[in-house]
Amino acid sequence: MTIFGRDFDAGAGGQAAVLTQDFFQRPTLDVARDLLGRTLVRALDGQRLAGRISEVEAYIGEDDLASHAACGLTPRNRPMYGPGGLAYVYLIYGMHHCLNAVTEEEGFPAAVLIRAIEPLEGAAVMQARRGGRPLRDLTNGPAKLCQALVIDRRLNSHDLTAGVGLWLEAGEPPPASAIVATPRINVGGDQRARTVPWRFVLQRG
DNA sequence: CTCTCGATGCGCT
DNA sequence: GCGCATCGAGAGA
Repeated sequence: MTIFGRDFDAGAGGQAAVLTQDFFQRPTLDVARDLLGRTLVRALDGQRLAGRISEVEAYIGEDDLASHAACGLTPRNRPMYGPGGLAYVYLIYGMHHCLNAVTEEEGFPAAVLIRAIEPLEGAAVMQARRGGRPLRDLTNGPAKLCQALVIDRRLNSHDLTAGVGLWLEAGEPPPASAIVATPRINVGGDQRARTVPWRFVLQRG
C-alpha cells in the first residue's frame, strides 16, 4: 500500500482514509504541498463539516523568524514542538483563531497553517456560523474557516490522526502543476522570512 | 475593485 | 506596554 501521494486514497470499502502520523512526520514543505486537495473534517453534534484545503503556509524551525517558535519554546507554542499530527490552534488579534497541523518529529518546532478551504459538506451550517455570508466568503481565510468549523483553542494540541472531532482525509490531491508557491501573507521577521516561498495555493479549476 | 482602519485578548519583554 | 500567521465595514474610484 502506498502511504503518500495520490495512491493514499479511500479504501476499497469507500471508507475515507484518515491521514496518519506518518503523513505529518515528514519535512514540512512536503507536508504543506501534500495537504492541498486534502479534506479537512470537523465532526460536530454527529454532523460532518468538511472542506477541500486550497491554501497553506509552512513555518519551519526556530530559524524561521516569522514562526511563533522563533524565540524558542514558550507555553503558547508548545504544540509546535510536539510530534507531527497535533493541532496547533492560537488566538490572533484578540478575536480570531488559526489552525495549524504540526509537522516533523517531536522536538523540532514546525507546522502548516491552514489558510483556506472550499466547502464540501455542511455548507449551510458553516454559513450560519458565518453570519449568513455568501458561500465564497465562508472559509477563504485562516480565521474564517475556524469560525465556520467551530475551531477554537479547545482543539489546541488535539490529535488530528485519531479521526475524532477534527481530522484530515485523503481527499483529491491535485497535480503538481496546479500548485503555486508564493511568499507568506502578513508575516514579520527578516527579509528572508518575508520572501521565502512557503505559501502554497491550489489553482481554482 | 482598492485602500484604510478599528476591534480586541493575550503572550511575551 | 507592545504587537500580532485577521476580518469586515466604509469610503472612494
